[in-house]
This record gives sequence, C-alpha cells and structure tokens, in this order.
Amino acid sequence: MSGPNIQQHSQLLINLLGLQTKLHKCLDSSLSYLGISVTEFLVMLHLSNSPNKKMRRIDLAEKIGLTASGVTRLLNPMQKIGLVEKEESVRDARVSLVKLTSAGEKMFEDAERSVNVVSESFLEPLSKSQRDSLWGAIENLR
Amino acid sequence: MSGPNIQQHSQLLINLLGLQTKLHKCLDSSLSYLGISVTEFLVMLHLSNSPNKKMRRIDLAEKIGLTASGVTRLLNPMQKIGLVEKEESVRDARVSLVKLTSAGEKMFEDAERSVNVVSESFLEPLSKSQRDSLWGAIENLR
DNA sequence: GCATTATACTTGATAAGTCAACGATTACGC
DNA sequence: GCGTAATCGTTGACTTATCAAGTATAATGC
Repeated sequence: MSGPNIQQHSQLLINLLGLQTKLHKCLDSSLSYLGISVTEFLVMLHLSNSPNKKMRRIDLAEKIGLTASGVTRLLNPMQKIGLVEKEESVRDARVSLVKLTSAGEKMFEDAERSVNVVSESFLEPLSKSQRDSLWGAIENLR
Repeated sequence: MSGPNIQQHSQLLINLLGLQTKLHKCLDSSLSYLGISVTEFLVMLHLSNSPNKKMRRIDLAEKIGLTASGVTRLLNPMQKIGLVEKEESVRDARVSLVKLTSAGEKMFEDAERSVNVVSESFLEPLSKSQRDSLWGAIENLR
C-alpha cells in the first residue's frame, strides 16, 4: 500500500512523548498557585538535596537538562524574588554558586507537598507491580 | 531532620520527566539531518494516518498537544517549504484543512525510517517483557 | 428570523529555552 | 613560568510555544 509503517518501538516512544506533555502540564498546574514552574521546582529540589544547599550553575544545568545559559535565565527571576542567592566560589573565580535561601526552602516544602499529592493521583491507575516495573524501565533507559 | 521528603511516587515522575527530556533530544537530533523537528514529524505522522491525509488544524492541535495558535505558527514554515498545504472546508468556512503534500509524504517516509532506527536503539536496554509492561503502563496513564 | 453563544483560526505581546560568540579564569604540557 | 587549551558563566539573536484578544463563521433558543 504505502511506504514503511511506523514500528511498534516508535509508537511506544511517541506515546511516551504524549504522556510527557500531560505530565508536564499536570505538575505545572499543581505548582501554579505558588507561582512557580516545574523547572523552578527542579532547581529547588536539587539544591535542597545538595550539601549546604549549594550547587554550581553548570551542575544544576546538567541535572535538570538545560544549557548553562538556560540556567542563567531561569535563576535571574528566582534571585529577584529571593528564592535563591548567588555566592562566589573561593577556590575558582569562574564559578558562581547558587544557594537555596530559607525562603526558598520554605517555598520548596510547600511545593513538595503539592507534587506528592499530584504524583499519587497521577499514578493511581497503575498497580503496585506496574509502578515497580515502570520504575525499573526508567532506570534502565536513563 | 528537615521537612517532608520527596516521596517515591514523585521521584518516579521526576525521573520520567528527565527521561522524556533525553528522548526528545534524541529524536530531534535523529531528524535534524532532514531539517525537521519532532513536532513537525508528529504533524506528518497524524496527517499520514488520516483519511485523505487531511485534518482540521484544531484536531491536529489536540493530537500533538499544542494550542491552536501553536499549530498556526508551526504550520507556516511547513507550508512555505511545501510539506503541507492549506485547503478550505466546503462545509464550514471557519475551518482550514491541512493536507500532507506528496513532497511531505516522501519526507515523512524518510523521517519514519530514522525514527524507527533510533527507537530500536533507544529501547535496546529493555527486555521484551519490560517493553510490554512499559507499553501497558503508558496506556494506563494516558 | 435574529440575538446570543460557541467554534475555528490568526495575531500581538510575552515566556522559556537554544546556540554562537565573548570575557574571565583555571589547568595542562613542556 | 608561559603559551595553549579547556571550563564557567553571561549576553544577543533567534525559535517555539503560550495566552488574551480579535475576526469570521456556524449553531442554538425562542
């Protein structure tokens, strides 16, 4: 009839992409009441898990899947509203560290609660074993 | 110690977000040699699967997870390079149909082959049964 | 029929991210 | 030590999307 048909593997990944769109919107709207985006949440999450709540911008970029310049532009407004602050590195004058402020920590805790609730309901359609194998699949693909 | 910790459900979704970032970049770069993006590929895919290779812009928007205006802006360049063309609806003067041109079909077939190859290798780390259960999980979450 | 409401699409202003080029600093080879 | 190369971060120009508002058409209630 026509050319090569889309294969099942491709279809799986395309469905996965579609799911991503849904998930992203879902998380975004659950955080909108705090005035932050998923990306900003991720920044706070990684900072929160870091020793001294500090990270180099470049490492942050790597963790959340942005470029260095994306991080610069993302952090500017967060700095202005006092969620994070800039700090110079003693060892290396090139790097500027980002630190989660106490206001940022507080905001993060609220955000975390929201995300926990929404995650629970998002995964509700899956059985325990389905969640486990989804976890495993994601780990293997990372 | 500190406030509420991120729960496993949240962590799963955050890992999923990260995976999707990777997937998106992977597909995008596999299509870049054709000069098209994943989003444009999705347009062609849905058109290709449609009767007469035609769709209303609004339905296309729904399928690929964009707004109507996003579709307008996405299709403009595709029209200019002749991958799709505009067609008026006989029944309803509000709608403008998008049709995949034969040049578009040809481009799509190339793109499809690329995506098939890359999908295969992306999913390579998973066993057959892991792929099946991933498929099932995605279906249930859609 | 006609006012009201809903739908399809486009446009202006804006947000969020990319890349390429740059400046500043550090690390490396020798 | 010193020239060369690599790393960190920012900026300008651009892309891709959003939302709100506007235009045009169709459907609905009465």
